[in-house]
Amino acid sequence: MRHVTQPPALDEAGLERALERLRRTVRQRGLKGSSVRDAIARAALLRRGHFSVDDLLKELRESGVVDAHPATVYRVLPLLVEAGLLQMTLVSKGDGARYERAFEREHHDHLICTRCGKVVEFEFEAIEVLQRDVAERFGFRLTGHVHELLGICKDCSAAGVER
Amino acid sequence: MRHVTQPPALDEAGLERALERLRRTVRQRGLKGSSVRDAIARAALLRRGHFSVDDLLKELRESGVVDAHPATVYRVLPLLVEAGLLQMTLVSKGDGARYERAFEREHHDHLICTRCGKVVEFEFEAIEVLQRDVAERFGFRLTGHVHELLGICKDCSAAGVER
DNA sequence: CTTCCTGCAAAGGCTTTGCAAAGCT
DNA sequence: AGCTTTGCAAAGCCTTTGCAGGAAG
Repeated sequence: MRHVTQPPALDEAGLERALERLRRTVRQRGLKGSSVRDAIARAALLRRGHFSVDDLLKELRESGVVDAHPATVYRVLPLLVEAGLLQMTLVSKGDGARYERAFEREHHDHLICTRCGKVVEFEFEAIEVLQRDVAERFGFRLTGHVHELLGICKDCSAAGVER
Repeated sequence: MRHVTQPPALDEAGLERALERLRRTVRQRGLKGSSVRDAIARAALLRRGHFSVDDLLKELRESGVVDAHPATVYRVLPLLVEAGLLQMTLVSKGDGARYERAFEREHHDHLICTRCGKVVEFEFEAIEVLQRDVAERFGFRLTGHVHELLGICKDCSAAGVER
């Protein structure tokens, strides 16, 4: 089991590899290139950590690169996921989709403090192995998983008298 | 690892125990009793399998027991979760909350076919142990988890040529 | 020139909230 | 009596969709 730390931001070369991968997906699906889509991809890929659609919209607006419309971002994000650039995350929070970079980033799951919102990322191969065992046992080809551990962190336990 | 099968519906005695537990929670929180709430709890507890808020509303309406208003159901369900009668489930589906009975039902996680929607419930103590290890390692007191395995079931693999 | 992409506005679906009347204790 | 619960309607949020003009291949 390992604590997974925030990876460094994707460098220029990594960004280029990511966009190349996006171009491949776009080609495969018979779509067309677009500078707005690329700009959204860039902004999303440069993000460190988790972000909501709104975070991304704000950033795009404030950075002045493009003032992408929400509808456009909502249309682009699923494609970035399909291309393997992003993945949805923190699903258990509910309110609103959150994403994080998946490209050139190691797989990990999340441990979340439901009191203060702190998120610890960890990687535990032993669990992954058992997940594959489950899928195999029931004749499924495993394509993904949602695995979020919910609890109360040490700080909140110390602080909170309630409960 | 075990395949967890649909449990039998809660019998009358079980229902009574569940409602007693609800009354306790209600008392502890300084709330008041309510027949509408009890009727909602009854309907939810008698459900076999997963259900959406809308499923429950329809059932309440059609059964003629009470024609509970959606807002009321939305207010009552979190209380039933807090009381340990229900739990949220199939979070990864996104669109709309789903629940299932948790009271007098063994813990289990879900393996979901993203093509046909089939859901297999399984219990795997080894995974639970590892989850506890993760929480301990990071100083969290574990209170719950979301664990859903996503894949393609055997039938869909056989049927589908695409991807 | 055909097809896709974008912005815009509107609609959609689920859920929450403010309020007044009704229900508990 | 004093507080909670309920139904109702309205609003809130996030997200999707239809359309027309612009961009890409």
